[in-house]
Amino acid sequence: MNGIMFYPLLEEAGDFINSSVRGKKLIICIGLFSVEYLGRSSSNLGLGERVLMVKEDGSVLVHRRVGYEPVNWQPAGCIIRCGVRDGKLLLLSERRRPKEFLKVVFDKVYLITSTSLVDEARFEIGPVENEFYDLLMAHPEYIEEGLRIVSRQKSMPSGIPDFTGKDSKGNYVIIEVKRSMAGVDSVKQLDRYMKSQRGHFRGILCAPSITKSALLILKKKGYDFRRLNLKALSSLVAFKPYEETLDRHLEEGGS
Amino acid sequence: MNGIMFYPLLEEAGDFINSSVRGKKLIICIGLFSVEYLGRSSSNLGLGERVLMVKEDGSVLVHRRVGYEPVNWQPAGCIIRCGVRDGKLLLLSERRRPKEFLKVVFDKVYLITSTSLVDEARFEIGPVENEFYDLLMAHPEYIEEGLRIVSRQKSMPSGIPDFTGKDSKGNYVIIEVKRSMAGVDSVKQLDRYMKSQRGHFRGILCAPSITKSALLILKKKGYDFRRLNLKALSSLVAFKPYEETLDRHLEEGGS
DNA sequence: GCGCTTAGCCGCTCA
DNA sequence: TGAGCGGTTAAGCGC
Repeated sequence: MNGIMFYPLLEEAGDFINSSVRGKKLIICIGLFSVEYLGRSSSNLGLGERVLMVKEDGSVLVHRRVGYEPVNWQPAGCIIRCGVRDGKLLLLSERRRPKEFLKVVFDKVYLITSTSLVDEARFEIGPVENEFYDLLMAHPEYIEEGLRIVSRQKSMPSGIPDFTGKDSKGNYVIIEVKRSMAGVDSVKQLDRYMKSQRGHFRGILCAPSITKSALLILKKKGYDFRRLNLKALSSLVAFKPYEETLDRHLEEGGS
Repeated sequence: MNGIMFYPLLEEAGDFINSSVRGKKLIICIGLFSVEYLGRSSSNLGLGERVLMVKEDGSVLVHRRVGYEPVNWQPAGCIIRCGVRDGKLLLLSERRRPKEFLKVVFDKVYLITSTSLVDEARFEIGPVENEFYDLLMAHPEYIEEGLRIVSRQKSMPSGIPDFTGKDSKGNYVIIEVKRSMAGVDSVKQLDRYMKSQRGHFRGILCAPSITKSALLILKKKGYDFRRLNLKALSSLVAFKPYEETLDRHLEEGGS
């Protein structure tokens, strides 16, 4: 049921949670509780005041006073069981694969609320991976003049390189693209692809920047680095009107 | 201020948020709003009912009906500004480095609450102290194949190493175990034990990881480092108690 | 501050 | 179902 309770008895809170879970509601609960986790790892969090969130898909979040990340959690798809035992309110969340358990033991519930959220909006995310590769696919000159893309995301025994192509001199090339600074593992990734090839190939690592150590290894292995101009690339996509809105509001400020 | 409001006017909600931010409270708000993000990437989420959480460290989370992950967020350290503009309640979160903005635009606020959570508990990850040593005692192969534990020092008073044992070649070994990354002083500790011994002993430092400088000294002194797989160790913890609790609960309890 | 490594990473895609 | 891989990864640590 949609609703809210303040300082409920633990039995009341338990009933509330169970009917909310059955009713596919989002539950938010502020209380005094401890948390145990057992699964791929294990953890123990003693008594303290925190926020518990349980969603209709079975995901569970335990948030402490600070920090972006939940201290304990369970991803979507878990089975929630709840009830009073030995004078404490117990909430158990079981994940099937991998087998994992989260146990929340309430001493006190200060506030508990459940709601049905109506939210049909589509989440639009800006120049994402795919869009980004579309651009490079359409404009290989941003990687190297005269380059022609032959394949994209082609599966190889050693993984999946972003592109294969042919350069202006007719050499076959393998291209690994990073949207942010390339590190040592980017080079390793490229190297894996290269090693699994027979015949002459050029290797190109393409990113806005590269760490010193990565560049060192790259050079030693005889591969090339191509600096990617993200700004120039973005200018190829349509301007996002909401950036304007945000800027305007930031200028005018709030308080 | 600690408190809660139902269906407040946007102005009231704005004031509430501002004083809560100043008072270092955790804010939870359920409402009808849209979200824009601009920074390393950009995103747009149209109008819908969601949960907003703002923590005292400036972290911001926007949660939709489903999913473990927040649809939008801002990590700790952001500056929160809030106020009414053009009949909407705006909440802006600004991150300095990298420069990122999150804008929440409320059409309606259904519920808003702020609390000061008292939570001093320490978060223990991995097997708890005793369990941890029990596990290693029972599974010395996690330290080294063929190792046999001879003695164990449970409590911490120094002067006595965590374990002594005999390796597969019949060498006596002194083992210093750390539950977290080993540092220079871990090596020093092992070294003290070693120096207090007469006769031939091998020294093993056993930890999930080790700092470079510590490894350097360790090698120079001729001791060995053994990487501890905490994850694998955790999985050795008996699942029985949990499953029992869960089963018992399912049979007798809640719903 | 930057660069590197890890994470109960999560979640997506595709063989 | 598993492997590979991106992410507004975040967060921690060494340098």
